[in-house]
Amino acid sequence: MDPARFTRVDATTWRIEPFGAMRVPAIIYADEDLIRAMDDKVFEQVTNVAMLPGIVRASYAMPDAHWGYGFPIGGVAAFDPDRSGIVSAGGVGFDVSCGVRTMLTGLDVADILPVQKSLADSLYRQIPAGVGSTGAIVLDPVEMDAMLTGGACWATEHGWGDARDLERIEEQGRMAGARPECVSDRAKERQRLEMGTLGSGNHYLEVQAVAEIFDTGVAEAFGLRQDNVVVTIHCGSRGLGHQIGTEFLKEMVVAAEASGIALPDRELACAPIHSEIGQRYLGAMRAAINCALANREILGHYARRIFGHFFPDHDLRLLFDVSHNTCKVEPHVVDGKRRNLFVHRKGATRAFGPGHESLPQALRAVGQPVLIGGSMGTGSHILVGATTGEEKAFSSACHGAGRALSRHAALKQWSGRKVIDDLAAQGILIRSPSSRGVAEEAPGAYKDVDAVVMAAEHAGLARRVARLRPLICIKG
DNA sequence: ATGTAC
Repeated sequence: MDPARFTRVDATTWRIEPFGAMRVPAIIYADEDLIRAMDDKVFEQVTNVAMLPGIVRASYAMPDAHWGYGFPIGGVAAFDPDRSGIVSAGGVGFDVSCGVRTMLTGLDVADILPVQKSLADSLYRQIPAGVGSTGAIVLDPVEMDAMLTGGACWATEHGWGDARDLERIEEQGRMAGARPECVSDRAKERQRLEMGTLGSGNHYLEVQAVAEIFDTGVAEAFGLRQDNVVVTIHCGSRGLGHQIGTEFLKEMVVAAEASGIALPDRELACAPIHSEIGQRYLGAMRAAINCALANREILGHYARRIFGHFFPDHDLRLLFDVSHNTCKVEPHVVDGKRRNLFVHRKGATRAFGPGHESLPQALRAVGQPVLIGGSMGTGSHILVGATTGEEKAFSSACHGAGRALSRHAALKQWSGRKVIDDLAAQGILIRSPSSRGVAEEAPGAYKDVDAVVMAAEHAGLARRVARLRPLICIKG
């Protein structure tokens, strides 16, 4: 994008004053290089979102923003239910509650290296990955509804996980307000065999080493030291969330028209929060959040089991589990008044700063861990929420590196074999059922994650704590 | 992201 299209507020804040039907300004947080590399579609989409009813303060895009369905990926927008605010399935995304968890192993790189290959093979053998992958858990209708209501709590009650994890999961592992009866039979059928599976695309399980510490004090509070090994899992609500997204997007196009909402783009289909369909979507979406929370808890359990085999004296402790694709009701101060807003984060994480009441005691003084996945070769980052983030973007931050090339373009440039060999030469072991998927996820197809997190830090969204480099990646 | 289109 041409930087001249914006009012530049500071080095990492780019503002678009309302024009046309925009109700609020649009603000993109990024450095100049990231803005130049960003698709013009982000400008169009972030300003389109600013036209939706009930939006408050501004329509935001994070430094990793790119073109998405209707809303940009890396978009944050909050709506006030008492000012005709809307909820949008496209504002959450198809993979409802896709997210990341990082678990501490208590091990060092030196412990992993001698078994790196057999550990990679074990993880790959025992963790179902890939399109349409199914697992060992079969849900009957009663257990399906229990899972959709109970989330990670349901998983731990069934022995897949550890109850001590719960306080370090958003919503303490269980999203309230889920309504399984609002989830279609088809969505449930698709999920029947998919619990405890990784899925495909950019989903992964990685074994990572702490490569660099930026903030020793916070790293200490998070339990991270140089050369420590962690396990990070990135996945979501699988077929269930996708089916819910598909169905409600279609239904919301009709609903928006019926409510007299003028849509600048059909893909922004939405419904008033107070409408019947809006409430039904929220009930189904919250059920899908529980599905994703349960899924990550089960996958964490599998990782524990496999690590337990290699390292009987060590247990995996959850650092944090955070979603990237959600709509959450949160109190925020707007125009001097505390209001309950419906905050859509699509390809953006919650990033509560120190002192936030929803953080567990062990983390409250430091702030929320913000987990940012990079690509297979370039590593990931752990940040901490900053107090300034509240005013900047309703306490939100970027979620990853963000694609620089389309999947199609990546396929033309790389083969899966070459990507795997190049990374193996750097000591990074990739295991995946899909050679094509690996090519699509080639490190070169992603933006520079270091630049993205640097921009997020400069913009006051979150602060860097540690950089992680991959050792093993199980790719969907 | 996704039984990679119903």
